[in-house]
Amino acid sequence: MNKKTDLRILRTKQSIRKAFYELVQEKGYEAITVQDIADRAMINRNTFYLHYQNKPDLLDTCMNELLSDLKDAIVLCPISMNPFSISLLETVMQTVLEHISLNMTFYRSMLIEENRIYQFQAKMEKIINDKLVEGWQPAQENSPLAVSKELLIEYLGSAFMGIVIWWVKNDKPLPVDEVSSQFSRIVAYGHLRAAGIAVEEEN
Amino acid sequence: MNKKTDLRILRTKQSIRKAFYELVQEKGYEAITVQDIADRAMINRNTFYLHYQNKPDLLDTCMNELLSDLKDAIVLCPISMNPFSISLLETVMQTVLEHISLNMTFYRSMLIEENRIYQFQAKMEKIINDKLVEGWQPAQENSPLAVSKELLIEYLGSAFMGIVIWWVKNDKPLPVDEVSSQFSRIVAYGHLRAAGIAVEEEN
DNA sequence: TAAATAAACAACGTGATGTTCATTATTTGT
DNA sequence: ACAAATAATGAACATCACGTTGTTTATTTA
Repeated sequence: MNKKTDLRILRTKQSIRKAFYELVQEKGYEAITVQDIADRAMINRNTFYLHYQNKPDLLDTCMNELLSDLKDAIVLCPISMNPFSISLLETVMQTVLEHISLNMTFYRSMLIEENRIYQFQAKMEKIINDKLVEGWQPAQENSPLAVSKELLIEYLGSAFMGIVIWWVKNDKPLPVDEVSSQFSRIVAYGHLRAAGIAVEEEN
Repeated sequence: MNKKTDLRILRTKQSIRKAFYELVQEKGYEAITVQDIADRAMINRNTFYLHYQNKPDLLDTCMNELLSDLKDAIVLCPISMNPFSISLLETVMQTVLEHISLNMTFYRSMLIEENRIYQFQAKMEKIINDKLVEGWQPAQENSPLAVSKELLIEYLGSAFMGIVIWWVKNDKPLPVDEVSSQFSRIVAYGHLRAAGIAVEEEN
């Protein structure tokens, strides 16, 4: 029974987080001062420094907290072994978009506009990339079209995040399954066939 | 002969730019103070405010100056009409990578690490996307795999930038032509064939 | 060479940061 | 229920960078 944290600490921390989330959405991270947070949380400015080193520290804590939810959701996605990642990509995309839907206002303030926090995007992309690496399957080496694994992972991760951000920015212009399916089809079969343009085969 | 700008202005502006570029590479944009710039440029801090509103204003001016070079280079790339953008993508990628090679240290400090300036990336991506839209060709509408144009443009732009940044970050792990060719092949034919994995055809 | 103007110099008010310290209030464990 | 522990408050302080306002000096232009 030794390790029970003081109730005051829990209360204070919680109200700081809540105030911070609200303020980020209202005026954007950069414009926030520690005093703003203290006012909103109805605590003394000093008390803030009792719990967080500074504003970036608080931001980091909050981002990690929320992204760990996303990570947990993604980790559960099954890895399809052959062909690599077509259904994996589709499943992960669905999972991500659904998770975002549940926390839309927050994701918006993190990913969109000039107030956006690019660190968040970077952290998110890392989560995606890790999952892609996990689901990687070596190619036949003697294929004439073989490409570098690193290049391909980077390609997939960036394209993935691009679509996600586009989807958030445009307020869900397409349903989740539609985006997931279109995305995985472009990735798999190439944009020529995906876009309905005839492909002449190479020899 | 009325509109000749004072030599002092030209001198001062030039030394401010030079100092700024150096400092950005040395300690990163955020860590720089106006006083730093003034010291390095050997001018009074006041003089800085005679030419730029503030630090972000200077940053913006510098970014636009350097990206306009890139833009000019890209604009010259021919648009291949059919099939859409395969060779366009390859050509643009080559152009971009070559341009970056010529200004590597600067691009590094803009695109890589924690000191990176994400605004720059966004501006760059916009240039790419504009070119892609310009080279766009409508698909056959009744194709079973048809995807949204907006989604596809976003897809291409993000993937493009992802590869570029990956290439800069890893210090040119592959030659320019190799990257360009691999990238355009993934985009065109899909990552399955590009990675050398067998593709079973859809019905 | 005189008028125009850019740059330097000095000073000021502002606002946010992070820290210190004494005091008050609350919680915990016995 | 109470004493000890500790969290939160409030006030103060030094620091730093910002952006602005004058006045004076130096340079450039015509």
